[in-house]
Amino acid sequence: MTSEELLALLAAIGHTQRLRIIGELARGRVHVSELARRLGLSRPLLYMHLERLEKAGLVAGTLELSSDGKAMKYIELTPFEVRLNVDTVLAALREDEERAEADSEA
Amino acid sequence: MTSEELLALLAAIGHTQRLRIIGELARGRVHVSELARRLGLSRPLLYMHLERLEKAGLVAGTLELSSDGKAMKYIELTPFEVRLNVDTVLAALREDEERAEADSEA
DNA sequence: TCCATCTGTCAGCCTTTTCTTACGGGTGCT
DNA sequence: AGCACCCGTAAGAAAAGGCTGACAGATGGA
Repeated sequence: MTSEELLALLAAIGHTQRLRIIGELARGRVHVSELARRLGLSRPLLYMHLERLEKAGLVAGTLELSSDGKAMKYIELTPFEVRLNVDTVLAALREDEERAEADSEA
Repeated sequence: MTSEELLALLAAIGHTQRLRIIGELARGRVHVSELARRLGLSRPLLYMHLERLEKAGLVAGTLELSSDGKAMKYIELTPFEVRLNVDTVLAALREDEERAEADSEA
């Protein structure tokens, strides 16, 4: 895990609304509009947060057609597990250097 | 751990410069000016980041007098270990609710 | 046709965070 | 006195992030 990936993860989780989103999604998959209603968020705002969560790999969305023919985007939580300590940070920084070296060789 | 505390921790770690600060401090305690030089940061900027890290409890500073009588502020890393997964998030959200109930009773 | 529901995006505002420049103070050595 | 080093803070610019409101397209049912 590079520091960039680690930062994306930390930034994704590190926000009140996104914490709430994760909390709600832990109860099961929901489609976007319903999720927005439950959390009291505007849909555009929710989209923004979901994009961030998706980029960090914490959440996945699938577009489905409901029985009455309407398009529904269902969001579900991706299991994640990161141990947050000094070693993790050092490992990320080290991996950055290794990538940099690999790039300069190429 | 409340969500507020969790967020403070995530925000504190979740920044490129602060990741580098942690990485450097992992090598041992350093005084502020020296740390700034090593990382190529301006001292005021470093102060800002250290303040954030300190509030989250990741770092501790002690003002000491060096042998030649100059004031030196040494910074050292505080060990930390947080497991970052869905359960941690749920636990934080749950603790928020418990606190809220406790407050409303009082 | 009109209404309710869903999807998605864009422009712009406001707040927070990050960063620089410029100060103030102190010590000891030449 | 002047210089090198240390401490600390304040003001303001710059950038990033969060949020709202308006819009466009699609479906199904009254």
